[in-house]
Amino acid sequence: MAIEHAILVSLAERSASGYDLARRFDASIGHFWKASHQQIYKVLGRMEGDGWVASEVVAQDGRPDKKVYAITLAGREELALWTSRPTPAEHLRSEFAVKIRALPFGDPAAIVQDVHARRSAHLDRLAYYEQSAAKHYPRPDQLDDAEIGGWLVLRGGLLAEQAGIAWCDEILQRLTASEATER
Amino acid sequence: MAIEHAILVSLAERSASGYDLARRFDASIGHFWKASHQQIYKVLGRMEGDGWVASEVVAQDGRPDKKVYAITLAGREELALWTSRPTPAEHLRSEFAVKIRALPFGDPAAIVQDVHARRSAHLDRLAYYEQSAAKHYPRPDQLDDAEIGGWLVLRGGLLAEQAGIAWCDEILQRLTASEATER
DNA sequence: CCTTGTCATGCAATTAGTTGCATAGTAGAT
DNA sequence: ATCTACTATGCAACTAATTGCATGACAAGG
Repeated sequence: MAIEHAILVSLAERSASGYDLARRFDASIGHFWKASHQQIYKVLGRMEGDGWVASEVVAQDGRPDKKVYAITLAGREELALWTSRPTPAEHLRSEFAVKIRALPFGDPAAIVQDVHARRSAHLDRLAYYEQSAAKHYPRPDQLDDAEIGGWLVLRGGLLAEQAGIAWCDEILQRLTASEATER
Repeated sequence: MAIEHAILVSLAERSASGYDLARRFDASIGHFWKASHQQIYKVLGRMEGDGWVASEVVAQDGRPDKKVYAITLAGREELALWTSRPTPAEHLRSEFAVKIRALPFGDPAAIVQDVHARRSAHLDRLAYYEQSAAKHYPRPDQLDDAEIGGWLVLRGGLLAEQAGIAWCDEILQRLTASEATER
């Protein structure tokens, strides 16, 4: 019970087709909640049955028809109700952390490579967030109510990426230090 | 294909029953990979079929028998092989972030409460990590190879919790500031 | 002309994970 | 006496999510 709410938020911000949503879940919202297009289409169907969203087929020229979904009043009510319920504790699921813990039983050189790859992925996302912040929120000290949520989520992403980079640096420092000693 | 590896790491560190593993997945390893006992028992059965682990029934007095699992040679090989494969990009799934983004469509007071709750959960885990670090790694500048993985994962947890607290503080600052203005 | 990429929607099969239930003995508290 | 909590293992039913496949039109590059 959560992808529904991510979709509701996205549709509350702006109506969209399943395809549009899939792209949003590849980018902005997708940095905090991933979903494949198959999953989105399936859940949209269920949500329409529940009356949370309504669809309208829109013909396009030079492109296939699309089904544009909009949030309904019932959908908005559900969304508000959801925000009023406490968020259940979320549990990380970090394969990377498990792999770091597996250091004594594995291939240190390969793991170091992995850390480098992860570090550069963090850097990429950090750059993306910074660009996104500069573009969409040029005046963070003067945000209106509609913008505050998006801004704060971006800030969270930024802080998380910075922490991730710091962790990678610490790992690399440890691992390359011991490597140097071994020689 | 990942809970298997978390179990393999845990068993490589020390043999254990399903029950023991479930408790580990409630604490140490569980901070980075959660698993219920039902799932653990199911996966252990499959892993035994694959020859990655072997079990032995141990009778106890005053307590039910237990099935102690140990990692096999094949299991160690699989574990090493896994560390040599690159880790697929992991995607967060933060219901909390979605809820923050839902701020303009929801109940701000309830969300503020949620942020407070999350902040104190972060503080609790931070305290746990700090205690754990002091207890198990009193000399972080003199770690041997077997300890390095556990230490680095703890460090990652610490950094993540600190970043989480900083985020909560930023959110609360924003939200309580706007609340003050409204009056 | 042919390939690759984008737009657009979806089904089917499988795997992963959650929820609920069942059993059974011991220990400690009320 | 009774209730709660801990140790210990597991099945069954369900829901969520992934993987693989299918279709079809248009646009751009080689």
